[in-house]
Amino acid sequence: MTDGGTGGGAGGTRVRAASVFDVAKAAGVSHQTVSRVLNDHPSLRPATRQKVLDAMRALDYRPNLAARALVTSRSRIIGILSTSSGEYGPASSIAAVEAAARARGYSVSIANADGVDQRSIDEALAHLVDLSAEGIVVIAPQLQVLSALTARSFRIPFVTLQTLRQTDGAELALDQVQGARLATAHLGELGHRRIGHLAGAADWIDAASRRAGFRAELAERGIAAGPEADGDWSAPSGYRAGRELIGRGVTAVFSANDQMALGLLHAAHDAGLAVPQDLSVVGFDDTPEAAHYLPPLTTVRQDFAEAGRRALARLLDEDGTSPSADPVLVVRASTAPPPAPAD
Amino acid sequence: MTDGGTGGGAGGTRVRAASVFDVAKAAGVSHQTVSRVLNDHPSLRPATRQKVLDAMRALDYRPNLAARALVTSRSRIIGILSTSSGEYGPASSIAAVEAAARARGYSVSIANADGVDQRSIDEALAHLVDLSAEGIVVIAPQLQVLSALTARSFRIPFVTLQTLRQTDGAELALDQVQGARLATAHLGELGHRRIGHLAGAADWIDAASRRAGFRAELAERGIAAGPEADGDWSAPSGYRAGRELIGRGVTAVFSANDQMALGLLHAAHDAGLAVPQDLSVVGFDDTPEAAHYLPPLTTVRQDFAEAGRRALARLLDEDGTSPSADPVLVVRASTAPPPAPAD
DNA sequence: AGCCCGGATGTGATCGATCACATTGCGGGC
DNA sequence: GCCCGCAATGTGATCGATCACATCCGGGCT
Repeated sequence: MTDGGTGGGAGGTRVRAASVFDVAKAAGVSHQTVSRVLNDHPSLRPATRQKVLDAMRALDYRPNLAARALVTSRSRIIGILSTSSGEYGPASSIAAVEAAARARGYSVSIANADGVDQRSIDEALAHLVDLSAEGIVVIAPQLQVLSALTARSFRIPFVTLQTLRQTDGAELALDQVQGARLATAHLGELGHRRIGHLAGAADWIDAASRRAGFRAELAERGIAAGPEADGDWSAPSGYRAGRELIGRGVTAVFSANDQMALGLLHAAHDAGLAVPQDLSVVGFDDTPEAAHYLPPLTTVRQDFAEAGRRALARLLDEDGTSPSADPVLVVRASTAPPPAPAD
Repeated sequence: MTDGGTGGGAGGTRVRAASVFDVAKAAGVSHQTVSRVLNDHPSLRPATRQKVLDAMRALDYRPNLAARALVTSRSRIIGILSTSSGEYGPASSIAAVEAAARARGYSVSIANADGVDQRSIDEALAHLVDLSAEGIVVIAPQLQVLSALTARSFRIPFVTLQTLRQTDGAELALDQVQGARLATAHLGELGHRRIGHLAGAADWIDAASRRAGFRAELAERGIAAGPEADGDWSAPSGYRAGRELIGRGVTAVFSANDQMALGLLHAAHDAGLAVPQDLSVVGFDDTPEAAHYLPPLTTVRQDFAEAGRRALARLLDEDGTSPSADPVLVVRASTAPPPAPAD
C-alpha cells in the first residue's frame, strides 16, 4: 500500500494534536483568549495576539473542525449533488464550486447519484443531510432531483446550476433557452427550413430548456417544427439518434450538446453526407474538444466554471451581482447554407 | 435565490435536531443504550433495540457526525486531491471513489489544486489535513504532488491513482507502461518504423509512464527512437504538437491520451494527410467519444472507475484483491499499415 | 443456600472548540 | 476622590456523541 510515513515514536509522549488549551498554556493565556485570536475578536491587545500566534506556530496548531462544528452547529460544508459527473460540464462546474467554496472557508463534499432512480437520488441527498451540509449545489439537475429537494421537509438551502430562479416549482433556465435559440437562429439565418433537434436525456432540466428554446425559435421564425430525436447526452446516443434524423431528411441539426453532435458527425460521415455541405450541425457547450472535431463544430459556448462560481455565490447569499452571462454562439466549420435552395 | 423551504414555526418549540438524549427519553432508556444501538453493540435485548429504533424513527433522529468525530477522532472523511479535474478520466475516477467510499460509510471531500505550482498544491493538501481526512486519494498525480505528500511530516495515508506500489520514493505505474507498450507494439506490428509520440503534460507521472512504455517497446523491437513532442493532455495541444510530429515525417503516432489524438487527427486533416492511409494514430484512455472520432480511434482502454474503486480499497487496507486489470487495446479505424513499404 | 459470572443497562467523564457571563484594571468626568 | 464604563481577559457551561467504569440481575455450580 502507498503510505505516507509512520510517525512512530519520534519525540515525547504527545500523540494527540495540540488543542486550544495547549496553545493557551504555551502562550500563558486562557483558552478563551486563544479562541478570540482564532475568531478575530476586536478587543485583543496586539502583543497578546502575537504571543498566541507564536505559540500556535510553535505547536503546529490546527483547529479541530469537528469540535467547532459541534458547538457552532455550522459544518462549513457545501454539498454537491451530481449525476454522471464524468461529463466535461459537470466536472468543471464541480471544480469551480470547490475553488470558490474553499476560498470562503468552506469544504465541499460530493454525492453522486449513480442512477436516475429516486432511491439513489434520495440516498445521495440523505448523505449530504447527515453531513449537515449548510447548502447544496445541484449539478446537472434532473427533474427527479428537484422533486426530491422540494418534497419532504427539506431544510437545507440549495441552488441548481444554470438555473436562475425558482418560481414556486417552475424552474426557469433562461440562459439555456437563450442559447438554444441562438443556435437555432443561426441555422435559420443560413436558410435552413428542415431543422432537426437532437435532444438530451429526457428528464434533464437542461434538455427540456434547450428543446424549448429550439421550438420557440422555429416558431418565431415561422419555420415548421422539425423532427426531434432523444439522446442521453453521449456520443453513441448521438450517433444512433443522428441516423434517425438523417433518415428523416433534415438539412441541419441542433444537438443539445457537443458529444452527441460528435456522434452525429460520425453518423453523417457513415451515411455519406458531407458536413457542412450536405448537413449543418450545431452543438452546445463548446467543450475543449469541439474546436477539433472534423469539421470543427459550431456550438454555443457555456462557461461551466463561471456557472459553478455563481451558483456558490447565490447559495451563500452573495446575490446581487450580474444576473447571468449571456450564451455566445461560436461559429466554426460545421454550418453552411443548405445544399438545395430552401423551399 | 433558489431555496428549499423555510421550516418556520410549524409545530412546537423544538428547533434543534434530536440527540441521543431525546431518543433515550422517548424510548425510556439511557443515552448510552441509544449509543449502543447506533454502534451495534452485541449485548442488547432485541426488545430494547427495537424500542430505541422506533424512537429514532419517530424523532427522525440523525446522528451528529461532528460530535462523533470529536470523540472518536475519526472523521470518516476521505480526501481527494486532484488537478484540472475537468478531464474525463479524473472525473470518472472521482465519481467511483465517492461511490465506493459512501458504501463504506465515508464521505468524500475534494480539493483541487488549480495550478501545478507547489503553493496551490500545498494549500489543497492543507485543506484536507484541516478536515482531518483519514486518507487521501491522489487523482491525476503530478510529480510535485508526490513530493509534497512524502515531504513534511505527513501523517495521512494516501494512494495515488493508477499506481501500483510505492517502493521508497519510486512510483511504479506498471499498467500505464504496459498500455503504452501495447499501443506501440500494435503500430510496430503493422509495419511502422517511424513512430512518433505525443506526450502528456511534462510533470505528470502518467505521462512519464506512457513515454517510458513507448520507448521501451521501440527499443525491444529494434525500432529507432521516434520523435516526441510534448502536449498538455488537451486537444489544442495535440493539434499543435501533432503538426510538429507530422512535419518530422512520421507514419504513425502514439498519443498519450485521446483528446490529444483528436487534435492530432485534426492536424493531419489540415495537412492533407488521410488517417489511417497516410498516418496511423493510437490514443490512450478510450473515452466515450473516441469511438466516434473521424476515423474512430484505436486506443488503449483504461477503466477509470475501476481504478478509483481499487484505489479506495487499497487506502482502506482492503488489499489483497486482484493486483490490477491489464490494459486492453481497442482496435478501430485509425490504424493501418504504413503507406510506403517500411524501409 | 450462597457465590460468582456475565449479560444488560446506567452514570459520569471526555473530546476541543465556542458561548455566556464574570472579573480585572485603567482612565475620565463630576 | 469616587464611581462609571469599557477594553481586555478569565471561568465555567455547552454542543452530542463515545468511552470507561459501575451497577443490577438472573442462573448455574458447588
